Amino acid sequence: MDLNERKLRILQAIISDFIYSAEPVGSRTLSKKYDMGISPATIRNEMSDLEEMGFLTHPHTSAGRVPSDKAYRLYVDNLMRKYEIPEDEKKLIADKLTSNVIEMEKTIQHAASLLSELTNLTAFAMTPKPETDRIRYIKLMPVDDATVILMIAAESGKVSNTALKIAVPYNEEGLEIIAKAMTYSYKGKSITEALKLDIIKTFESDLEAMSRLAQNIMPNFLRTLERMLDVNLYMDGLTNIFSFPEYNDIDKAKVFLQMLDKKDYFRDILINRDNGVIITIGGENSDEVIKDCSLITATYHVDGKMVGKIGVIGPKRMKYDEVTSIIEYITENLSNTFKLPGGNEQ
Amino acid sequence: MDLNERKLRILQAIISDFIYSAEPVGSRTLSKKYDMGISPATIRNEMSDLEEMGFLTHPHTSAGRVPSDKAYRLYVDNLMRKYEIPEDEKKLIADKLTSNVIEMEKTIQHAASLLSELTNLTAFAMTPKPETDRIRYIKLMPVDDATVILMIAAESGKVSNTALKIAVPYNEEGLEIIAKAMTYSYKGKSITEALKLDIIKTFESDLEAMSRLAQNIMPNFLRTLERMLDVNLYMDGLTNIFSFPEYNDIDKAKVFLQMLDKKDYFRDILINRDNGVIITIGGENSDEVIKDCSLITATYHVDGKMVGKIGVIGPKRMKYDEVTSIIEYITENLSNTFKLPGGNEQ
DNA sequence: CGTTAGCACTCACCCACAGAGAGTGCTAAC
DNA sequence: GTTAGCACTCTCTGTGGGTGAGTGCTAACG
Repeated sequence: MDLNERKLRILQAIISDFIYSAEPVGSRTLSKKYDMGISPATIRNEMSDLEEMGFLTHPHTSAGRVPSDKAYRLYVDNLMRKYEIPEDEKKLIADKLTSNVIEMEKTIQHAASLLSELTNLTAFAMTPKPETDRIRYIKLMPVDDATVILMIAAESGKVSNTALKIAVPYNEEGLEIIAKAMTYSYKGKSITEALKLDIIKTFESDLEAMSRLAQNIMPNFLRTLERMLDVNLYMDGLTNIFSFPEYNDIDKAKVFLQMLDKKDYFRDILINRDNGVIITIGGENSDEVIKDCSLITATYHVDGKMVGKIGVIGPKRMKYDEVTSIIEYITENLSNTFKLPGGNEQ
Repeated sequence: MDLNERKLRILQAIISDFIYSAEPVGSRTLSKKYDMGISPATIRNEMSDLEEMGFLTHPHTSAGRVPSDKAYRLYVDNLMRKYEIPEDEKKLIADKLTSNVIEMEKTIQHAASLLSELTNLTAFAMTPKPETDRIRYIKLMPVDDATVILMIAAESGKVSNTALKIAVPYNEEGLEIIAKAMTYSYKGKSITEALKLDIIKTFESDLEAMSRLAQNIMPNFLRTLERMLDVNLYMDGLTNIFSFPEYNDIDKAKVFLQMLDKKDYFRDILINRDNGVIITIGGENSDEVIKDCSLITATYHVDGKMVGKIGVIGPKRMKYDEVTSIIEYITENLSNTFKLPGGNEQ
């Protein structure tokens, strides 16, 4: 049995119909609504074949057909047509993502919010894994008698700072010397390298006079540095899930929301995905809890290197064509925005 | 008709029972379970009185009684006994909130997470309104040919920074001069004052040679400054609502979650609440959407001045005694943690 | 006169059942 | 190969009786 032209047309019609209606689709509906020039009975025969081939399933004997994961996969890989994003949406995206060129975190949050708004799904965005980022310099600035701000700047422009409480007396010159020494030691090192370096010892002896002050600073330095490795995860449109009838079941909604509520868990799922636009449908997801969902992620670039992710999660029955187009468009815009030499902020 | 001893005892029993069971409580159950030495019939008479006085309601003719908002209010104000927090929970709170003395944002997030975990409700925490905070200094630090980091430090230790793209050539000295000039102009001003000041003009003429550079920096400065006024809102335990049977109704759960999803809306509700421990029950809330919920908020202090909020939201039927004790204990710990002269972080 | 037992009444909830509607699978005719 | 027809299946909806928890009233009790 092969997947001939007619079978494909029928399958496509079933998928499209189901994506919009969420109802199992029957042969009569199909023949009437899609005007394919063949009778319901013929369609039934073809459907039966398609079911045997694993593209359709049957919730129960006398219900219509529902596409299987395999069918969605075929649809996404071959049947789906390119969706043209309306000009006004394109404009909206471009506007929102370029207005504030360099505020990376804010821009990424905006991207997630936009994505959720345009697709009516739950969207998320993750800041880049900053593994390749390098330290540019370290500053120590006094606030008052007991408080000093430690600031670490990376080449990408990312900055991390902490206010420290210092238990010993100090003056501005002392801080400056330490900061310079630290910058000298760490400059150009990647963050992960820097975390491994054990230069505290040598450092302390080099600056005998300051050693007590330095002792106060170093542990905090490492912690602040560690925080630069943090990957932030933003979510938007969590409650969009309620607009899908398949989530009218309270238990399903609960499981879905609880899964997203455990941010660490979800972050891990995202981190482990490949780069580029990746669509995983239902059971293709390795994680049991999202086997009823489809997950679409795409990667954007910062300065051509560091890679962050953005995407949506929702029911398997989603408008794959529309959603992938929008995600692609948004990641393009993000990558452009974050291209360092570009961006002509006034 | 007055609220005699016996009526109070019955009311208290009804409230306690309903808080635990979520079921309307009837006269027979009450007389059996609480062993009050009077018959169901007598209890019925008293209940009828209590209903007339507005403390109880009737979902339908033949159901048990349910406490009204007025009853909860009476309970909270007079009947409720002090709840003793178990030592292990106290220890947990103290540990989690003092480990990392100065990272305010992180500590506040931890507080919300703890609160949600201990109460099994949806918890939130808001960073302080920084209105009274004052600018300490402004720094400009070069990253590369086109990027400069603008950093504004406030007296509280709060820091805001942005990476700027600069369209004109510059050198480190130029940046330093501008930063010094800016610091001179803004130092000691509150953030809101600073935002109102229109010193760009004078500033530009003062530094004729640098004016183009300054022009690049000032708009960003104002934006970065504005961001210092941002109040961050953290939430935790969003899906705890599902553990309450009254939210098994999908529509109720939906309304609840959608309300919290609109963070700006919820933040406004919180900002407008008074300081101290405030309990608002059901209809006492001015906002229609939360008239089925109770909201408990408390304020913590930073450096004795700036005031942030933390609290929980959940069904009217909540363990007010337990929850208020825990919130109070957490705010005490937070305030201690944020007391500037204290905290002996190594 | 407050308290209690008894009793009729009221609902919500559960369950079983019938009928409608949508859809299938099979068969036989075109 | 395609189609019409038909019996069959299964979900969904609405209905009606039974059950149980609870009330409100009345009359009796101490």
